[in-house]
Amino acid sequence: MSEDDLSAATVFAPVRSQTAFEETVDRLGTAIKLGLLAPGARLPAERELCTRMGIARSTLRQALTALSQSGHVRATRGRGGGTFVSDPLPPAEPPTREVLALWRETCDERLAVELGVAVLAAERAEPQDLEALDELVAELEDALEDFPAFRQADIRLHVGLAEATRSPRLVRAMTDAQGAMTDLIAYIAHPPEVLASSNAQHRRIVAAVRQRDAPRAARVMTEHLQGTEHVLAGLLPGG
Amino acid sequence: MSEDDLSAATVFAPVRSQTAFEETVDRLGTAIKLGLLAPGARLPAERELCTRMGIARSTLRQALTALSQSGHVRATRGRGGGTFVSDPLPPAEPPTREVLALWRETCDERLAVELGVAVLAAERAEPQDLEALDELVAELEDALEDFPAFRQADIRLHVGLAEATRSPRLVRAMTDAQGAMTDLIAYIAHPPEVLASSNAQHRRIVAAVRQRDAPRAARVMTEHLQGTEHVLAGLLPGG
DNA sequence: GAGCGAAGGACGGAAGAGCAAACCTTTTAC
DNA sequence: GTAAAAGGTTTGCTCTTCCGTCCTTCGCTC
Repeated sequence: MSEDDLSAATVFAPVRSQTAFEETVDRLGTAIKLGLLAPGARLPAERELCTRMGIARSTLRQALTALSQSGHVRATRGRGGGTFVSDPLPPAEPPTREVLALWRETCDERLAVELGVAVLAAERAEPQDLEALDELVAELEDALEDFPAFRQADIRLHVGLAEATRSPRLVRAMTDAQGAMTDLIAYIAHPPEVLASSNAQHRRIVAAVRQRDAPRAARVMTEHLQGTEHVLAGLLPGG
Repeated sequence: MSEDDLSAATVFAPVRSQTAFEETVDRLGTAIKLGLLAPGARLPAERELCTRMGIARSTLRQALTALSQSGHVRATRGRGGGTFVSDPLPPAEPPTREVLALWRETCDERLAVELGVAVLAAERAEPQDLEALDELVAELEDALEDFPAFRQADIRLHVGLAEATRSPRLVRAMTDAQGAMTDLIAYIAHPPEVLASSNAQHRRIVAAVRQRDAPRAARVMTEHLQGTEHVLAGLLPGG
């Protein structure tokens, strides 16, 4: 039976134990690449940050050293110094073969997160959340000609929806999903017309959330994501 | 700004580095508790299993020893021996305080997974998937008076939906979510009427999947899950 | 009934990750 | 000019994991 095969394959699949070092690089690196930590922003002091993240300072420093060598942060010493997000950021790297091979699963996972977020945001969003989302839609409208800027605001919109659910795990899931998507779409051309229609969907999603219309939010979100997916399917192997 | 607070809190939140030993106990233990590995079933031989799971045999043995001491598996030596899932299984343990404190986030995560699965299953389910799901619905119908049996088949139905998406990551996400939910609902009384209405929703979900009606599958699934959630909200703190 | 082979069970050393607690160096605010 | 606040460095310990080897059990085959 194919059921047993897939179940067993999943249960007995390799255990990938990510080290604290790797997870830290990932977390901070993704936050920087997504713009959650803006260029020029200062990170908390090492002694504070390692406490917050529940790791030893030496482990944190390994991660910061790696991010420093890849050009994502730079550190200055002395009083008033600190670790700062680089400005400008280094250029993004092309996706690895492994990332490309799993792009469909990445999209599937994102679909789940975004749908759940859309439904729960529609149930729970407060007025101030909606205001923030409105602003982001407007900001996106002004960035149709500038893909990097558009993508930044796009991420903040999607993460903003996740924040409106008040569920930290969904915020984490959303940032992870967006990080994975960024790796995929960084190198794909996006003409202004596509971005305009994408933002029209944003507008409809926010409207549905405002009206507490969860099914509609979910439906529009599905369309929104399948737009991206169709573009990828045309460009990537296994599409 | 609450946005910055939640984003930063998420980015700088504690890094949880689960050891290979812990992850293995979790994986196998969850699979056993969910019935994915049926009582009496034989696990692959240690020398094979540690290869499949990408860990050292000594690490796997630590995990198996733990599961043996908790009564979930028992091992027999000699040719024709092996490690077997206990029959009957030990009684479930009551949820920890930590699990109870996070029950809402657990439900949120499950909602996301189940919604994504419902939508993708509606796009991708093949005839043999639908047959298997039909059988499970029938099986559930016969188990309305026996909650443990009902719950077992319920899990297999939801995991079966995930399998119909052909996305290993979603299968994993589903088993994790179901494992977390099982910890929550094991001790809650479920009268046959509730189970009957729950299974009526199953029927509607499978029907929507068969008709490739993703939005309807998502809508019914949302109702289905919110049933559970309302029950929990009435019984647990912070509801 | 002797022995082969497949299974679990046990031990010991090597390597690496992570932690903790110091101490050093640079810079600037006061 | 000095103290404080930051990054940078060093050292040693603990725990996890890995790898290889050997032991023990016991059913199947000859």
